[in-house]
Amino acid sequence: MTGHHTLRSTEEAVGDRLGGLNLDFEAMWAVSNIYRASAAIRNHLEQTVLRDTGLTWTGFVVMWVVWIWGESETRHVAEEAGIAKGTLTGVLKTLESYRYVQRMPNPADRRRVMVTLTLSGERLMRTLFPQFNQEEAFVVRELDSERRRDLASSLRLVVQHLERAERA
Amino acid sequence: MTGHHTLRSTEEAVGDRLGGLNLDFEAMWAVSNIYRASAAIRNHLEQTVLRDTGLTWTGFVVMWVVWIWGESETRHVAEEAGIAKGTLTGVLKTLESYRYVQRMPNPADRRRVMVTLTLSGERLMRTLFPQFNQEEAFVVRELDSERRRDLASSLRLVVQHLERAERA
DNA sequence: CAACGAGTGTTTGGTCCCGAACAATATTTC
DNA sequence: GAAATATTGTTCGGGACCAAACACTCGTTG
Repeated sequence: MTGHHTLRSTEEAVGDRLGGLNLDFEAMWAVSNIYRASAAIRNHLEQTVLRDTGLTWTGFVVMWVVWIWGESETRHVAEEAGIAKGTLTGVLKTLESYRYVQRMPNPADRRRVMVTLTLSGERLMRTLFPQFNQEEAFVVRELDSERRRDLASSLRLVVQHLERAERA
Repeated sequence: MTGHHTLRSTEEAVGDRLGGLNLDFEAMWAVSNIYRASAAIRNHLEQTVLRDTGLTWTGFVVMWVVWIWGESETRHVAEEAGIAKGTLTGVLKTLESYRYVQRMPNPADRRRVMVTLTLSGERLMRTLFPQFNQEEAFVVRELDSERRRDLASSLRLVVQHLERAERA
């Protein structure tokens, strides 16, 4: 038992190390906790729901996007899933090998490629997504309804702010 | 201008597609916005601060951990950075090739390996981190002080809840 | 209608990333 | 103190990931 974690938290170590500097600590804790929470949640969902499906996190997200939006252009799927278009090509190759999605050329514009779920892909999402949502509920169990809504709305502000900044 | 984004948001599409199902939407929006915000922030920081340093996000996080904690065992660094120990081996190999970090065997226990920043690694963090913090402040600019603290504290609850669950 | 510019998805090269198998070392157990 | 067990970092295989280069297609402009 080394115990470094029980003795000193990261936030304490940061205070020791950076206490003298002129930094925006509120911003720092807000941002770093977003990242920590995101990693912890992803890890939790991978270990529980995705565990035995053979799907990776990104594979699931891509299928989720196609499921929600229906037949989609790859460009749209990549943006919605938050990955680069080159990455999507590889992910779709994997998902196609599982027969969960299908690529089809768009006859109206031969540059474009459409993506759809196969029947077994659709079936998978129908059984997987409720389990996924159940674990999402578990994740925020410690927050009451108001805190959940505040959390979502604060994060929406952050995302919108960054999207506006990116466009500029 | 395809405009699918201006016409229909993801949240609307989800409402259309999943409106009939018995799901915990509050949990869903809280969790999915954590993930979206995290990805947007990481992307923003990569594009601004890390842009011309040659450092990846993970490389930066690893150096940050070693900077904050001082000379550390790899096991500790991996956990703190939120990556697998096998991943850390590769990342350290990259950072060592840049001469930013250094590996040293622990004489007391020859299984263990200690990591330290080199002088140039230390110098890099001293100049990089204030810039990083400045962008963190930009990220949460739309939130007032109270919302920033609430955000951090809600996320801390989520992380702690998941850490407890993982141990069980 | 030819040439140019913009918009597609794919390929490529290098890194990240995990889980599992592994070799080396330390600790426990008898 | 020898054998069994546990711990630590590395290696390996396969997938994810991005930026940049690419090939192809469409729209526009002269």
